[in-house]
Amino acid sequence: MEEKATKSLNFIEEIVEKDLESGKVKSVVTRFPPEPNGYLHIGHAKAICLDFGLAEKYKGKCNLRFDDTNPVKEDVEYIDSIKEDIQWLGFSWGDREYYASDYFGKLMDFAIELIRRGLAYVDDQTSEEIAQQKGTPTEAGKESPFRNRSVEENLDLFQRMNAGEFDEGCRVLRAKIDMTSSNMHLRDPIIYRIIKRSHHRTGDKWNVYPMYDFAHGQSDYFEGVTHSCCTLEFIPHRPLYNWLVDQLKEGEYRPNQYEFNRLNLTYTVMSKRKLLQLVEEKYVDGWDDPRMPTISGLRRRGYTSDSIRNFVDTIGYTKYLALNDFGLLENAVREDLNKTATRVMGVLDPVKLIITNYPEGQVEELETVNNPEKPEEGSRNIPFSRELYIERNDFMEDPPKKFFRLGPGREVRLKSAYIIKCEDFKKNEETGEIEEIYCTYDPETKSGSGISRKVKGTLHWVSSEHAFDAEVKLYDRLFTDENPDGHKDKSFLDFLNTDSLKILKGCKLEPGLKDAKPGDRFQFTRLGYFTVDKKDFIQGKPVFVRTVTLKDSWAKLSKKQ
RNA sequence: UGUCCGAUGGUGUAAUGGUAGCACUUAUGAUUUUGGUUCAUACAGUCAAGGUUCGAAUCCUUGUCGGACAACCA
Repeated sequence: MEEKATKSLNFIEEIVEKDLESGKVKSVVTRFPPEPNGYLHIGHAKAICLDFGLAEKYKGKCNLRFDDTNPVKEDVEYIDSIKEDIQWLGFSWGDREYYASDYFGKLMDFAIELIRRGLAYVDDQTSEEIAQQKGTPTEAGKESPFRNRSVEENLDLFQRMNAGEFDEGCRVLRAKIDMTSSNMHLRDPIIYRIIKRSHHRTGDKWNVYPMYDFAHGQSDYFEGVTHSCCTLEFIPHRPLYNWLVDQLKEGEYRPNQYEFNRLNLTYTVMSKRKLLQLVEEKYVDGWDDPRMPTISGLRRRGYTSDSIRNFVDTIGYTKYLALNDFGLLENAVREDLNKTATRVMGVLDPVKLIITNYPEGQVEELETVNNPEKPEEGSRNIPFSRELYIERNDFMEDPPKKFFRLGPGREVRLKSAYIIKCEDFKKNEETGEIEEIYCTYDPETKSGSGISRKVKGTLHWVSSEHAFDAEVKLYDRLFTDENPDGHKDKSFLDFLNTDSLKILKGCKLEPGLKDAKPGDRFQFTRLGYFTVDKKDFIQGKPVFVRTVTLKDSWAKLSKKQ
């Protein structure tokens, strides 16, 4: 029997296993808590894989909980996209779709209880005054003049805040903790503020809304969450999280917060605010633009959910900052698509090639393998004729030694067809453009005939009469800098790649591709992986999006020279 | 001049006091009707200095460097 190499655990899995073994928790409950104020990006995918993955691995549960405590920023339109993305990644929250707003009543009760215990007070100051008293990371804060109001007055004021008697910004409810704490979050944090805005779920029921810190840990507690995972920047919030849970909890049970490093990728930005800016200022074509690092963008680009999950799996979870190479993600999708994508032929930059000794009007159906990695997927026929298209850069008038393609007097194989020899070509003397290439073919060397000889190169091609014209979109990275966010004096927008989308028209594709459907994925032989764009799809007129190129050692070689 | 978190090849991660390993990248070669895939080989790392120990990437001390924290955002 073969022993399976056990993959080492990440530090959170270790904690979970320890807690399970010691009996500290009976079963794992996690939660994924998106704020419905934007689309999910691949950084969220990392969190989703952890939260849902933990539940899956240890046979626990993961709740989906929308963190909807701020009606100013949030919108229902985002809720559907978030759910779609999680499902597409292959995870399920069952019937546990929750909202922080489900707990507004309980949170209000808890706030009132804190006031009664003298642990919360209403502050009448402006946000500027409060900010000033807050101190700085190196200087202690000062106590608010309203800090020691009577319980009765606090109760009355808070109730009137919620009744709508005061304008936004006039008063807040603060927890009474410690203005001299070295942790800024413990300096009497604001826990409720007045917002007179309709909430997508609770309508106009409330005039006050809890802050994140006052909602998150308590929601975890209400749901019986055991392991509450978030990113590193919440480390300083943990003492507040614990303080609040301590005030709230009745028995032994408590949720615990653990922090892991967020995902950063080279050549992109990952903050929702910046992604929103790219969308609103129309630098991209929407949240699902194939250049965006959003889940919907990657999906439209042709990424598979498996490739994203594999990628997340390889980058891991640690406690220190990382900037992951975008190439790693590309590698993950190549690895997946190499196994699954049907090989087809398409010529993106066509030049006509005429086989002078091939009978005019003759058409042959040639057999070609669908996927050499999966022989069980069989083969199909493609038409071959006297006039073909090949890729313009597969011909050179005066090729260097290491160019294994077509040039005067040179022989190459046409994939799944014949060996051809270049006899002549026609060049436009004014523009220098090659207009036609003339070849002869060797009928003996038909693919599969068993008769062949060594030729250096194999080219892809399509029959000109049978090809259909299509539009192909080539996307490149959105930014020219590895870390567009990492410059003090410059905005990430200064590094926008102005050449990140090329639209090719009149590409010549093999006839079967005419029926391709949105979401179909192919490998265009020798070029890369392509998918059919979902957006504005018209039956019979598919537009192809390049997911990623194939690795290209020739491009590397020729660049070096 | 605060508090907290962290530091392992170019990048991302393992090793939980006992042989520093893996993936990607890079380089070279083999196979190949995709300059793809696959396979083989090579390059390359424990932030620094002390200490504890038979033995330290791991524990302790000090330093260095990086990051987070001063929204009525999450």
